[in-house]
Amino acid sequence: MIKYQEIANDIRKNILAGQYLSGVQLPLEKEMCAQYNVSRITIKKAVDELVKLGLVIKRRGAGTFVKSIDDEDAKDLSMARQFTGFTETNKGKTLRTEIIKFDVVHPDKEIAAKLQIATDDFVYDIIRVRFADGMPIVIEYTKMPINLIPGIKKDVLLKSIYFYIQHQLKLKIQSAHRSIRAISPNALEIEHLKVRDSFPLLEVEQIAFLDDGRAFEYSISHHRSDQIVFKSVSIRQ
Amino acid sequence: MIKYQEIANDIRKNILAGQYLSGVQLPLEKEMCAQYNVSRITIKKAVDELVKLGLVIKRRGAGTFVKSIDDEDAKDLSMARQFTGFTETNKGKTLRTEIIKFDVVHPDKEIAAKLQIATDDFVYDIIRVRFADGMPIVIEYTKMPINLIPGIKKDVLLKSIYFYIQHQLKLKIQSAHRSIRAISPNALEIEHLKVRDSFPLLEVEQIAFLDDGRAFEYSISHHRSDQIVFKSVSIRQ
DNA sequence: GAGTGGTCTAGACCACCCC
DNA sequence: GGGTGGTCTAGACCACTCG
Repeated sequence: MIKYQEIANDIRKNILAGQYLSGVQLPLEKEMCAQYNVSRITIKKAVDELVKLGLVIKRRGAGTFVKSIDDEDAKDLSMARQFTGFTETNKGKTLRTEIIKFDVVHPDKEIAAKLQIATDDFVYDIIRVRFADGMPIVIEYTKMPINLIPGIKKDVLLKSIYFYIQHQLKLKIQSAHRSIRAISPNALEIEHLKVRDSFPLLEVEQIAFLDDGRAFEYSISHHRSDQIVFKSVSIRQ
Repeated sequence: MIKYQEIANDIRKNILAGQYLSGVQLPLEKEMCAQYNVSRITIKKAVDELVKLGLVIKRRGAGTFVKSIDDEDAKDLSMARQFTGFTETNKGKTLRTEIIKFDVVHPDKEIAAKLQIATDDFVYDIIRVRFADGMPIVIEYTKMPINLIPGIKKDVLLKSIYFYIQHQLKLKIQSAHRSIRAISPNALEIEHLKVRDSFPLLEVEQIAFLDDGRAFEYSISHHRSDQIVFKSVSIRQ
């Protein structure tokens, strides 16, 4: 449908298929214009997608080149889906969710600030443990304003809140701001994640936003460190 | 110099100065065209920078809106420099580096693959502990091909390898691919980072690239978890 | 239906790299 | 000096939101 995405996909496939090897120069923008029969800006936008993905680099005055990366890394990059919840990232596995807590409370000052709501508004206060193939993977502490996300019940929590938000409420999720740290488990986590007190966890603190710019979720997830890797590509401006 | 960056900066400052409050609609693209006397594509590119930063959202058919974020988060986002080494991120502190190991070796198969070199090429094999204000912050295990980065000596390691690469060798760093995990310290780290064996560390595994697409560094950094937070903004496509 | 941002065009000039 | 990608223009049509 959208030309630049189709072209980006096409080039990406060619790279992954080994059409262009590591370090090799891609066709010039002008040549690709002719090849795909589009304007240069469209080609630029397509190739810029691949730069963001980390597959190629561009040098003014020289050309566009495939990065010198490992096949394994290349696949990683290509599948990189920066934005998915537990349900999506563990597709194909048998998932189970245990609800530890499910209340409605007033947010404390800090959380109210992060969600940009008042301390006398109400938020869900949820704690869940998520299992994949019978193994505990992560414990999630979630706070959501009930005004923005009404109607959550236990059956929603047992499946996927994100699915409910997008398909039942028909809301669109736009972005997430994350902070990542390493921490030690507390007593609750030692019990539910079945780890020892010396077992490190990866903490992901997240504020998630709807496409109208409102924050709809503040969550902290503590992941078993043997079950999660966080990947990122950063490009110098 | 570059118009869209200047405009992006100007709008960013206005948002941070409280000119536009959380949730408020920005002027229309058409209006900004008139205001800055540029074409619409230039305005689009400027505002897209702010979308990437996480400060605003755009909705086709509706307009552009400031995200509902905390002042503190806003500042974080605005300073977000995805790409810096130890020296940059700890500016203003008193830095010290201890060299634990500095050899030249053949890379093993896995590292050769990640750097896209042969196992009979040579790489520096470096281990360093970095201190800020007298406190150990991170231990870095670095491998670099000597062909790409020639002439490293102890005085370079004691300061900043990145500074040497950019200012002495006049090479440009383009990007880094990172994987982040939580781990436990090993004996070496317990000693040098002055932590107990139950103290969690944040591992950052990184492959860094020059602007010609060649990988010039494979490194693993183990950070004291009380001294590092990794931040990220992800936008749904 | 009026108005928004998203995509795309055809063309121009510029900064930069490399020969 | 010849050719690269980077920026920018003026204009067009489209998909979408909202009253």
